Amino acid sequence: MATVRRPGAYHCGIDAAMDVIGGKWKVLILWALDGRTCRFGELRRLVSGVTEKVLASHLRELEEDGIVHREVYDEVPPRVEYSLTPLGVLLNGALAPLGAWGREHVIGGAAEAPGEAVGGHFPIPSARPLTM
Amino acid sequence: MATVRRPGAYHCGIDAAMDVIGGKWKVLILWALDGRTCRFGELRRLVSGVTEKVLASHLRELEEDGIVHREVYDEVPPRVEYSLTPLGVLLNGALAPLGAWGREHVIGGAAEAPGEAVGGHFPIPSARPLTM
DNA sequence: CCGCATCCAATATGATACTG
DNA sequence: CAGTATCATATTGGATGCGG
Repeated sequence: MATVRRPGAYHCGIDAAMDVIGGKWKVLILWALDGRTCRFGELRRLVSGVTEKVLASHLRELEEDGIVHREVYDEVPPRVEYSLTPLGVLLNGALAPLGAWGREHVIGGAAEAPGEAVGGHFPIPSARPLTM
Repeated sequence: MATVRRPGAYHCGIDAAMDVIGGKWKVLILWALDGRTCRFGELRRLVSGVTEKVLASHLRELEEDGIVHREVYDEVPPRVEYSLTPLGVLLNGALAPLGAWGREHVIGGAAEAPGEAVGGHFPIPSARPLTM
């Protein structure tokens, strides 16, 4: 899912959307950024398990796809803040039904592993309920 | 995205759903099966570009995940028909907003009227490959 | 007709160390 | 702090041929 926007490469809208959110951690990044602004290290902690390299790579792709805004402050020490663009907010909204489906029919119907609570894993206080 | 239901592997519902639809051709398969029953060769023609191996593999995974129903007729020559399960229909419906997003914001085509076909990503051209 | 088996190429991700 | 560079590994997907 290198960089997206390959004109004519898509068979339908979902195909195109899948290319944007296809990275292993991208939906989690979107979720983490929903309604908040994050610095790099902050994001890294929120999206637990992702490495610096992959997080940076995914963020760059999301930025190129117009989903994420990257604001660089010329300070010492350096500060960079990530946030969703309006397009990213729309995408997040479009993902909500899919998330509800997954929560109800995949997670809800499957046995859960010990110690890895599904619902509470993500330590992100949701500002607004995303109907998930 | 081998077979799903990997206990403890999901951070949220979307993460789980992504595991189900993560294959390169899976959403196109879902699209092709939306509201119709297909034989293997038929599907192969509809999802143009997919190889037999990958199509069979994806179908097996979708079947294991309860998305696709596989009906085998003990005939000669063999006949197998694929269709969506009720769960697959729900998934297809949950994918619709994402498809609309992709169509509108990635592909950049004309905006679609809201409330299109239930469970459809896109109108299905009958008897024609899914390439646009 | 409907697949599976094998081998191989491409890509995505992970670990670790290093830099402005 | 916010990344890059490099190497290693894991996962997919594609090509081709065989089998029930």
